[in-house]
Amino acid sequence: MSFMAATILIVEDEPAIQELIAYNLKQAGHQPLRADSAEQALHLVANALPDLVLLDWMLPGLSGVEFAKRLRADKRTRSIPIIMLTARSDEQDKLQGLECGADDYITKPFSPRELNARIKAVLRRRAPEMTDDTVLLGGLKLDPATHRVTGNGTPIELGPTEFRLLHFMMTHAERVHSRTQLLDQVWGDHVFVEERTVDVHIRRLRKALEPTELDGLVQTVRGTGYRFSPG
Amino acid sequence: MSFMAATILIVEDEPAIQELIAYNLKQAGHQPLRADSAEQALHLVANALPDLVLLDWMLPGLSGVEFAKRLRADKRTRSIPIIMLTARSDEQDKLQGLECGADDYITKPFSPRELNARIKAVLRRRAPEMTDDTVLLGGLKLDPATHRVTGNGTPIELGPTEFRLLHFMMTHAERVHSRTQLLDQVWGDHVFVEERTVDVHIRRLRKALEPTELDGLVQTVRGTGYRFSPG
DNA sequence: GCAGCCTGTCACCAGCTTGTAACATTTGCT
DNA sequence: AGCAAATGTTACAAGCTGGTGACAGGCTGC
Repeated sequence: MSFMAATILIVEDEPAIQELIAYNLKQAGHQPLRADSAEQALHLVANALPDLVLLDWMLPGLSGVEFAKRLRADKRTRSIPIIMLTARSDEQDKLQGLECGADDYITKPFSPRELNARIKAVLRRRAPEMTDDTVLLGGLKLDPATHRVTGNGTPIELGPTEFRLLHFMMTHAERVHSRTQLLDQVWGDHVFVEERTVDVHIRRLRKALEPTELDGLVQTVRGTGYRFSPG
Repeated sequence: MSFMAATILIVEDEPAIQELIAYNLKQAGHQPLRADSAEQALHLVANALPDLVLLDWMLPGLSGVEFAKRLRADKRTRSIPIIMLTARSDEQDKLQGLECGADDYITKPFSPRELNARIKAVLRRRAPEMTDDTVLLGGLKLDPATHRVTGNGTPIELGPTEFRLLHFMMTHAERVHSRTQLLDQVWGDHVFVEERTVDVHIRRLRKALEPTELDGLVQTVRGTGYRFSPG
């Protein structure tokens, strides 16, 4: 599997631990960002979105939970994965952590290996299509960074929705997605949209791919949903 | 992300936790149903059978144990897998839970990952056809995630019903299923359909398998029903 | 403010699925 | 062999699903 370099924000007031984690992340090929407090972390986040946040539970000033809640409250930061660092396996802590939407927990002390494993798992689970990696599949090339698509070298014009739809389907190829799943993943979770709307966008996507003869990649699975298959 | 979509009933009086679980289930591709109380849950179950029940131990009114017992008492709901959510890892609770037939436990608080893992495990144990695991048997390969079937490598086209029928029979091979059982399991329990209809779909399934010489896997047990047997 | 694109919905159509009934064949038994 | 029950097979009408074009409202950039 391909290597995954991520920008990871560490929010931890204990310098020694912060240093330790940062060192390990660097070793693992990630780019660590450090913050001593939730307040500082908020500043950093305002500047640039990290791919993941390692968040200490016990923080001076604004608490970890409070910080997590703020991240979840803002649309821009809502989808950033959060891993909580809890000092003891305090049941109460975990409960509150869950409620504020953390993706995982690590109980201190933890081994570097455990940390890496969880980071990897969370990143992979969270959103393969969130990365800016160019996707190359079945003659199609989609580049999230430049927002450009080419089929067999020919440029393809796509609307925003079709772009996201294609991106998701390419990063989750070969799998059948129900209309509901596509709405959740491509449109967003709390959107109320007619299911058949998916059909229309599939149609628009296919139409855009037609000139390159690549429209066959988007397949209908009757009674179930749609599938992207380079086969 | 596990993809075989299962309808999962959450019985939990605490709104925050209910919301949290529902969110996670959706993320995992399941369809959450919510109930605040055992009474409400009973209503929902009367309407449509869920594939699995997440049941809080502590409920106002009718308790979780009581609810579980009722499910187990009714023939129609007896086989629904139940996962108990217990607040503390109280041995006494676990014991009682075992007695009323829960399939697994999760002690709050729990991570989303743990929840998903257990759900998958329980589904695999109780209802293998609900998971998205690829089934490989007797030269046939059926992949629920991609919705593809091949016989000795050759692609096979199946209608939705035949697909489900084959999936169920492959995940419950070597056992004879009466027409009634097949109707319940493959068609759904509140459906009124002529028994002989099963015959027709068996026929359609066999016909689809014929080109690969694999139609012999679907066997008739006269006077009883049908069986899938790679033997 | 205006023109032009995006989007979400609808209506309509073609084709596929499905449940049933009718008819054919097989099986088991006497 | 002859009979009755069970299963196989075929045909078909009704219903459902997905494809498609049109359209109105909203948003954006000018």
